[in-house]
Amino acid sequence: MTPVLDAAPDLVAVLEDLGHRSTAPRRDVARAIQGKADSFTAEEISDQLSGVGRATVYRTIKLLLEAGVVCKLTMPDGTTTYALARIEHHHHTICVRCGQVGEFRDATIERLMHVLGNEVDGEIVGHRIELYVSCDACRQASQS
Amino acid sequence: MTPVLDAAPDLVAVLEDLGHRSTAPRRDVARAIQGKADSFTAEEISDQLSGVGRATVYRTIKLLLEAGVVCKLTMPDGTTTYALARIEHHHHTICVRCGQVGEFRDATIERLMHVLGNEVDGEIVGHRIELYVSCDACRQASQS
DNA sequence: AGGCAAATTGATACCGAATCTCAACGCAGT
DNA sequence: ACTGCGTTGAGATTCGGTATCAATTTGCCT
Repeated sequence: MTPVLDAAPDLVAVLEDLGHRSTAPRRDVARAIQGKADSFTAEEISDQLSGVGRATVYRTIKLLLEAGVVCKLTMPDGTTTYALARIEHHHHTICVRCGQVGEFRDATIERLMHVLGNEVDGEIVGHRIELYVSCDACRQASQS
Repeated sequence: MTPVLDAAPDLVAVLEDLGHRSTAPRRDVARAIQGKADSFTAEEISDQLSGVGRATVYRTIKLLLEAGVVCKLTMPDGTTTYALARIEHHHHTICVRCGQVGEFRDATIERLMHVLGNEVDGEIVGHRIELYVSCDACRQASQS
């Protein structure tokens, strides 16, 4: 549960460090994402940045995904959202009411994978784990 | 790991028991799915049943999902597949090479959820867990 | 500074998966 | 059989995302 990084990295810098050109649309998208506390959709970013084309938004998000600083999440209904990755090798909790995203890094899960590795047919090559929660704020808000 | 049900239920009967009409297209889809040993896509069923409309295939699958006898899976690339549910309260292993689906029911996961419940913000209301594997058959086949 | 190749952009077309529409059809209870 | 309503299926539509491609911008080089 100990965060590896407390603050999100500078997304603009991340892209530059990867050798990508620093363009105005790219910086706009990066900064917009950086301002997101919780999960967001590509469309949301696109709407917010009317001056930037849809394709560029998707392209930039893809770059950030490859850089590992943004994560792709799947909501219970199957829709895709994204979130800033603040810590490494983590999993997410997603509030199904407000979309608030929490991250946790839990060695138990890594151990679990090892245990399961002996029980299943074949070799585990990857996993997808997402926890859907009703966050404290939402639960308090609905107690009226 | 102990299977709760060894054989898949009769899908046609399941639909009837839920009060849905027993129609020829519906029975065709149900039987086609019943014949699937591993994961399958909606399109695959639709192609296989040229006499049945796409919409009906999707509609019938949705009914079977609601009945809990078919599960919706997400492959690593995000594509959706389905699989017969042979045991209850289970998770899947999906071979990323051949699509073979394994089911396992593991109390460890239930326990893990309880443990995590104390660590995360809010109350866990659901989870998504999928294990991607390279199954024994595929690994042997590629050892040449 | 000026120029140039390569990377990037964005309007638009396109894509695959899934859902909606709606007139025609067929199942089931009387 | 009759009839009501659940069901069907062709096609249109939506949705999220990607490909195309000419026009633009960037980084680098001199």
